[in-house]
Amino acid sequence: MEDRNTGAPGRAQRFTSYSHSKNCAVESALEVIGGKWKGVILFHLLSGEMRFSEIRRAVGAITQRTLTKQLRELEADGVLTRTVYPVVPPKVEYRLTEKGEALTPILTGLRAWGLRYTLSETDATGEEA
Amino acid sequence: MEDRNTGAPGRAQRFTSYSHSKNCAVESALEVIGGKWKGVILFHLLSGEMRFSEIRRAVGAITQRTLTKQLRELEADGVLTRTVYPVVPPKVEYRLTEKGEALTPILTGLRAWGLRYTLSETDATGEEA
DNA sequence: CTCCATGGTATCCTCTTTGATACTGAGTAT
DNA sequence: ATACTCAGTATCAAAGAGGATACCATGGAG
Repeated sequence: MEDRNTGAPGRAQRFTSYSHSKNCAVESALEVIGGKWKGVILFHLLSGEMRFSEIRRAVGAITQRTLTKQLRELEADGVLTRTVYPVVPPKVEYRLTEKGEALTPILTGLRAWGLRYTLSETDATGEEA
Repeated sequence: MEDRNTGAPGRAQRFTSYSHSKNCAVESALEVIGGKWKGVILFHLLSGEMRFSEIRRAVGAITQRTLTKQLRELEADGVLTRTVYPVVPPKVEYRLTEKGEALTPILTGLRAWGLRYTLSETDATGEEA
């Protein structure tokens, strides 16, 4: 649109200093499980160990590259382990660590909340028109 | 480096059928709270309503544009309400809806998990199994 | 009069994430 | 010999999230 050039470029920009609160625990937790497929992957792994192709089938429309990446990140975050069996064809199993299993109430809570509030928009509290 | 050489790649096929819809609840819930700042914003709002600049100061280094965007998305998802008071200077208050308050256990669980497992790296993955 | 605070918009831009597609390698089935 | 399997890699491209910066309207303070 129009580029307003009213002059007066000497406007002093204010610089506000922000205090960094310690509630970043929520943020750092979300960084671990916040990937597009990570929640679903972890949820499936709650039932027990799975191999790569099982996870792939379970999750649905995810590419190999993306699944590999998400799994490696989850591994790097210490929520699951990756075990390679040197056989042919390759076999790689993924299973939750204790850190990952500690997410159980969160994942089931997330699922319950999602079922109740985002998948069935029927009841809730009528907050949606 | 786990180099397990059991030599027996037996297929432990414990999953026979996957139901796509029920797992997506986790995903759709994560879509609501999965933004970079959304978890922190919601967590702060658990304590009660806040105005724009309060949230901004609380979450730290977030730009106005980003905060506005995240808040509008949260509003669109029905987890918070936005109330504009026609005064000068402007006053806008944000507060959780019932849907948003239903996230309380998830957010506190996320925070507890984050505190225990991601902020204090006390060798949570050192399982010996 | 000018400056300031609040709660935004409007552009532009970068960085990350995700996807599509093709390819690999060793043993096994045909 | 060839195809097939699994669990990846390697590139390339598209999309989008988030950030930097500038601008706006209003009324009160000085």
